[in-house]
Amino acid sequence: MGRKGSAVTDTAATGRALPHPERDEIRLETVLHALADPIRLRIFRELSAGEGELSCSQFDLPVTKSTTTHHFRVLRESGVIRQVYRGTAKMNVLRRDDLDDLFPGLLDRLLAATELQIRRLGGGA
Amino acid sequence: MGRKGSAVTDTAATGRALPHPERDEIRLETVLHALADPIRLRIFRELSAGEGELSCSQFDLPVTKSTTTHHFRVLRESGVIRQVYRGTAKMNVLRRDDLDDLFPGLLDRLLAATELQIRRLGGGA
DNA sequence: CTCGTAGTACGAGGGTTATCGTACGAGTCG
DNA sequence: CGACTCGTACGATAACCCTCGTACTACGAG
Repeated sequence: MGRKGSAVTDTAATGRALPHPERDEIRLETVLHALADPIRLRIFRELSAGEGELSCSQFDLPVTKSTTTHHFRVLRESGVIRQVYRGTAKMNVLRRDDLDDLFPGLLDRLLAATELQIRRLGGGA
Repeated sequence: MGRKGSAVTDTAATGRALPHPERDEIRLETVLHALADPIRLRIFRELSAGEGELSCSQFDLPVTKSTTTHHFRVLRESGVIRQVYRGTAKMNVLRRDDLDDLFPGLLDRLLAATELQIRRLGGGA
């Protein structure tokens, strides 16, 4: 789904374009599904902790490169993050504005919940 | 998993017992996964709208009885709802207290988000 | 141009999930 | 007891998802 990639995408830094859902296309179930995975939840958390954009390679995840690609794509296609190519790197940012508009306060509560849970269970599994 | 059902369960009205996770066993990823399904999200919403307990059969879901059983079990095992047998019926309630304690404010934001989304996309798919 | 780095595409394996149908168990009411 | 209702258990199917490895493309640096 989405090989050619036209529609409404980004063409920021370098040429390549990436398909993102429009704000109105974002669905709660899809967002919840995206965040229901430990690795993606971790990406979500680290992404919101760091101020600016983070490249995929800056995350130290316990999976291979291809799996990493997969998870970032799920997050992008669900509307949780926005991805832009910058040279050979791919930068990631949370779509805070869109998500806060669609689901007011949800992101903050979700973030707080992850923090509390880590404090509760430790950073491990 | 959990055929005999001992551990810490309920034995409220009628004899049969149902396995529930302890409060400290509830994990955010699991809760998110449970709510990432349209049918379960709908159950979640209707359950929080109605004040008291609701039996499984009071929900008008577009799936068969066995599938309904499946979804309620996922919700129960993730810690989102509490189920108790009352005669031949099985009553369901949200575990508001536990969830609010573990993930403060999350439920309310989630509920609000579902309402907003319905207003945005209509009650349909 | 050549090499190295960042990330993708594709395909496959293994596990989980959603759905159903049918057969069954537990209570309630007559 | 017998019939009815509510819900379960079991088995089957098809779809999906996470994971990986390998081969590949896109840029940037020397």
